[in-house]
Amino acid sequence: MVRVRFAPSPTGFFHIGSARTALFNWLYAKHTSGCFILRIEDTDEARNTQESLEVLIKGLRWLGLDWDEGPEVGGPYGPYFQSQREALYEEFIERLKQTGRLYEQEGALYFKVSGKPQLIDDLVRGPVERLEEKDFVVVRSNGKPVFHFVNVVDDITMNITHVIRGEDHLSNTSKHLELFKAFGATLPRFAHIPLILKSTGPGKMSKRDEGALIEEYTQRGFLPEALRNYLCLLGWSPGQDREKLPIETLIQLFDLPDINPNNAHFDHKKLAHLNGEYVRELPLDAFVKACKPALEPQGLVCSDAAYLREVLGLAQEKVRAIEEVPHLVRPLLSDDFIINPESRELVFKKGDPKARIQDFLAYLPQIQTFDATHLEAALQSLAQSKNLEPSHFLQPLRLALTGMHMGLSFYRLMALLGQQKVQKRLEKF
RNA sequence: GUCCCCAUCGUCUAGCCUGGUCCAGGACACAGGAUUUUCAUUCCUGUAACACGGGUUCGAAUCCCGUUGGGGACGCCA
Repeated sequence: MVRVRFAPSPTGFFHIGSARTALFNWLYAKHTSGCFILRIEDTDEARNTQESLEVLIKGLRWLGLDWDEGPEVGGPYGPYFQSQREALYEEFIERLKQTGRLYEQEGALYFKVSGKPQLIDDLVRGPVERLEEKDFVVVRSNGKPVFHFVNVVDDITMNITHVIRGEDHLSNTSKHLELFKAFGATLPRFAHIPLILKSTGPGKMSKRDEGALIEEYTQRGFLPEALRNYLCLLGWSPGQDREKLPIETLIQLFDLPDINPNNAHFDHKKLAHLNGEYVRELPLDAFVKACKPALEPQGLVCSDAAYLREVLGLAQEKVRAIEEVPHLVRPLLSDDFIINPESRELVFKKGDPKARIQDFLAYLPQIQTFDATHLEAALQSLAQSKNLEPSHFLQPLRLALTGMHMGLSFYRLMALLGQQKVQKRLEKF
């Protein structure tokens, strides 16, 4: 039975790299029908708050990474907070004392290293040998055990079979191996996954980089399926030129040895593209639901659900992100929109927009049915009668009706707006 | 500085383990074109890579060594 864990420490934010580590652990657990454990490493009392924990839990839930054991769900190997496992750590310190590998210096307990090179049989990188040269602290002078120690004790007592974590821990692993062996514990398999590097510039992605935090994607209305799918592609490939796949397929295909050992730069554009694909193929009702949190803070509400549905249906074909929707549909949900100065300049640069709008207003009574098909035909014949192209009318009308020089499918937009509003806005322009 | 990891188009990657089918495939981005009488979407086309140097071999992107470059770790943080 495969048992993997994601062991974040609550810091107040959820880093994209941590999310990817969680995802790979989760994928592997699902792939092997194993157990995915969430363990909270909250020994750094200063940073640990309830809010910090919430950020983590919300982020994981949002990404759909449910855990089999851990906070809120419990499990037979609990507690799942390191802050609640102190008795256990004391017990293991005693065991270590008995091996004679512990000594005190300046109030801290040091662990005496073996002096032998430690062989990490890494599932991603193959065999890696590293010698831990210096004895290291396991219990601080204030009595608190350090990360390396508690991490290993928890992995032993939780029966973790595979440790899947970032490559930044690879050099720590020799310490961990020494500890595992000192306890006579069965070694877990290790899989050190590549790091996510900044899109531009040197180094790994830090919390200050754009797109580094899961919270940002939640707020901006990214679809979790899209982000999750993108993250799968960073350091791993489903092969056969496939990229966008349902999560069930991803789970089936995923395996540790197939993880690419080299670091990957984060590519915002590729994520945006993938998100666009997911957005556009969302069932309309789901799209409407996804849009509402973006619409409402901007005062864009609509009591007519059927109308809203049609409006958003128009928008869905156009956008690659939910965050683009409010601006696009504003003129259809509210009379309170501004004429974009740049669009105005662009439209006024060619032809005589005001005259075209007057032409159209004069023609308006002749349009019997105010729907997309008839409007298109109407514009055609109007243009013909004036010896002009329909495009001469299109942009001025769009500008007057929406304030933009581009946007939603025009005739359908006009039909949705209705004759009255169209007339009013054109007269006012 | 010491130790560890990594190295295919600008970016993510397939191929590497089990050398020949690869003058290296896909995707994003970029450029051009078609469609949409506008923009977006969609479709087509194009530009573009095996870091370098040595081996091994009849043959190397694939195996070995070195160089260079990138990344990470070196805390009484996690």
